[in-house]
Amino acid sequence: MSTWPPQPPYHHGNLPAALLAAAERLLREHGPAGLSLREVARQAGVSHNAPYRHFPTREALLAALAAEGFHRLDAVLREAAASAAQTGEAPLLPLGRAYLRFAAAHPALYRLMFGAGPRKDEHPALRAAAAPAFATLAACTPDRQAAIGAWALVHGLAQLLQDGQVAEELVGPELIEAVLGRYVRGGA
Amino acid sequence: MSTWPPQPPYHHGNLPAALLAAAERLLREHGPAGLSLREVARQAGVSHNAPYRHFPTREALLAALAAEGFHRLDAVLREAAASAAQTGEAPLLPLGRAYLRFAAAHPALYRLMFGAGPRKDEHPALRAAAAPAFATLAACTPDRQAAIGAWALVHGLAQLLQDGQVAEELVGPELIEAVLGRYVRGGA
DNA sequence: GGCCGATGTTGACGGTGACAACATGCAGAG
DNA sequence: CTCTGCATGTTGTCACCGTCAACATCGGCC
Repeated sequence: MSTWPPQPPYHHGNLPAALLAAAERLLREHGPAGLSLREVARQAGVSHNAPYRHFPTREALLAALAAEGFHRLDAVLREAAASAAQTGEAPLLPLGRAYLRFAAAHPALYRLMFGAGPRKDEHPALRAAAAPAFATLAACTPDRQAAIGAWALVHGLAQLLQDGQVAEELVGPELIEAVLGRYVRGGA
Repeated sequence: MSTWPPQPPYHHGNLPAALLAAAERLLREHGPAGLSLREVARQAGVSHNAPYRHFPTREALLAALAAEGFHRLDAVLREAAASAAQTGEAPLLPLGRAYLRFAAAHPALYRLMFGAGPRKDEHPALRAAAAPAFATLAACTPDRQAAIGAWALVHGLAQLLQDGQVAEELVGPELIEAVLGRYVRGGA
């Protein structure tokens, strides 16, 4: 994860990145069921089995993709926090908004990061990749407990919205404001 | 879903129920990856195509299993609400406890109900199956918005706990009490 | 008693993840 | 400059899976 796409390899030119890009596109366009290792290889213009030189298994590819998602999420959260710090606004609500915007913008990737696919206990790197995002959120809360609650709240909200479980209700920003605000108010 | 295991069929004796039971056992013991339609049929003692007489596709079987999970969750929530009503306690916290207990007791099934597997928009019966559980929870909140928030909170908490994302922290009941209490406090 | 539809079986096909053996080409040692 | 080693990519193969089609079996209804 440090210099994660290593220096361009010999034959293809950064095949891992190409594989991850193809995988993300397939995930976005055809859902997780349409994401086969062979199709990923096909889209990347290499033969099946080429991916095995970079990812020991299909799950590992998915785990790497999910880890990339966590990095992006962290970047989004950091940006929101910085933007809130400039305007002097309380950062928790903007962070929640940014979190939900990310989940809504990349639903398939979000579902891969949580829930579906690679089990975190079999891919410890994935769990580690999620830590920075949590730390960014925790930096905006008084204590760790409040951070856990805030994360749980926005995460649960994101999932309920994605599942269409509350779709007919007011899914607009008011809902987010009200629910997050209620939580923030309780901590004051 | 009304009389959902229909009258015992001819040859086997309630094959659908046997299939669902086998599927749940496989899901619990070998994870969602080890849940193949053929293995389910094998465990149920029928040939590999027998399930197709009752479920049009593998996803449909999973959706039915998830729906059964929602029914069980609703039963658990109802019981908790009734128990709280007897003692005169405010019902929201007991409900949250019961919800998290359910998620912890059946992690694989819970992950199937949300997140993984059958997409709710392709199996509307699954979304419908989730409604009663939500209604049970909503009956313990002042308005629909508060219900959505409470559900999101416990749901997110359940997922974070399952992912081991906050495992090293205080995962005991205190965390649940504090986080849920904060939310309840904010709504007062 | 005999038909008919629901239920279960056998067989087949394309696709997939994974393994093994083989080919290719850069990179550094001599 | 050449040769050798190793990372990278390929071809071939295997078992398994989901699904479709054709066939067999059994109970209820006329």
